[in-house]
Amino acid sequence: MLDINFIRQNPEKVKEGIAKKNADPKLVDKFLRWDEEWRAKISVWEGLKVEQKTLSKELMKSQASDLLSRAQILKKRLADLEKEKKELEQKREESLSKLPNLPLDDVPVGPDETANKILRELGQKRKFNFPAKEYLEIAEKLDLIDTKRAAKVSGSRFGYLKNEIALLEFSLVKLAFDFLIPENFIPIIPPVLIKEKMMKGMGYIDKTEDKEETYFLEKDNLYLIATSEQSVGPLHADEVLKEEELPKRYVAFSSCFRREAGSYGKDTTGILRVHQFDKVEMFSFCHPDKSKEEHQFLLLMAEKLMQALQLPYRVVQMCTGDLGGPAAAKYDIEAWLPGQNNGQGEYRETHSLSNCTDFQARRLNIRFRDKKGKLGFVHTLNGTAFSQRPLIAIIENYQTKQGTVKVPDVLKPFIDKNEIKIK
RNA sequence: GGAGACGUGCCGGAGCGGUUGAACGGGCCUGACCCGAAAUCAGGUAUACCAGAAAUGGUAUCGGAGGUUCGAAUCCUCCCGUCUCCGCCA
Repeated sequence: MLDINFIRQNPEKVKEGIAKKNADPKLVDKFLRWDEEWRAKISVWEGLKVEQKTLSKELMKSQASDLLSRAQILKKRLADLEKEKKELEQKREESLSKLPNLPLDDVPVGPDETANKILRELGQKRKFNFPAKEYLEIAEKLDLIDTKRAAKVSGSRFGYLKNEIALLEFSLVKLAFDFLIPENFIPIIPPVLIKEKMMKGMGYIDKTEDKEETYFLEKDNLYLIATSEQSVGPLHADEVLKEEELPKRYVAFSSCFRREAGSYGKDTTGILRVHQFDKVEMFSFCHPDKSKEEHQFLLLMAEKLMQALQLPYRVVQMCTGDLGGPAAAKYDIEAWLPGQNNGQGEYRETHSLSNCTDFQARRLNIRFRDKKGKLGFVHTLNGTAFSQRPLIAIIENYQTKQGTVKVPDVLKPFIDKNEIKIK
């Protein structure tokens, strides 16, 4: 949610900002119209309310019939007004929730991913003296991934992770937790089912396309989370945090569920794009003055984890058109997958880190009290530590000519093995 | 899933139809006393929205949504949550 006063005072800035994000600037006018009508209505209603209060005080003293009938009439008018007021309120709120967060000034402007900016490429791409294979081929031979049986049991876009790759996932989780806990991240395993109010608060079901992407359990009125961000963010809803406890950081492990409704035909085989996967997510509630710094910090953490695995990657800054609703700035990390694209290799997204400024905090009413006692909204940030996609990167980057997969050095202590071979 | 109890401000805890933003106690802040502190005394101590340049004024808020009433923290209905007991279950 945007700051209402800011919209009223800077309608042109808001229009400009949301236009950069491919949203219709007319939404701003629409909101302002409802806002104005609502304010007019509220002042009339409040006037009548005062009248009613004084009248009811008089009625305490005397039950004169003319007073009573005046009160009756007032009551009816108030009821009607209240109804109108509520309708306006709803329209106002609805039009407000259609406005996405504004991009920060330093975000490159562009309509879609073609305008994203590659900030840096790091890590040595391995030279293979054999044609690099794609991860699924390797994984199936080594009995690590089974999508065929998963299709039988669950349908397309599901997978069984087996044997060493299952262990490898746990070791990635452990690596991330061990690395982040000393940086004051609180380890947490959040619920994967959340209420509609919370999903809305996080800004993920404002558009109908968003709703298509989300699993919803009608019977229980609960949403399955697509990322633990959606479940960790509302953790402090309606709370006032102390300034000195900011930034309050969490590292969460959870399964994530995505309908992938808009991606028919894209990445249809394997486990690159699935309906269910596990992810370790960083989340930070921070002081509004510090969110840019915190964003860089989260990015640094994610990069260090990739470096620990010695995986080549690049950092991409999302342009305004590719930010999504709640984000004001966003970086992706893309891992180098040498086996993709017929052995030519390509970069694929493995991490995504967003600064949502006060957009989510306003909706969820997550505040902090500063030293002077003043209340303000915190900024929320989130970013991937690890998901299952780095497993793909490991398989492709650490493959050998013999079709085995070497275990990255940092993970060896966790799985007690140097190489994954055919059983 | 069944039976019951409960949900009030920073906390404890009254109020059970009117003048209650809410008794009383604790906490916290300010001032007085004191060389200083403790104790004591006096005063203050919510949030959101609307109007206003501001001072300030108004409205709402006693888990949430409706309803009854001239008037609801107080009565009614539904929902949510917490606790206790039983059942089931990792």
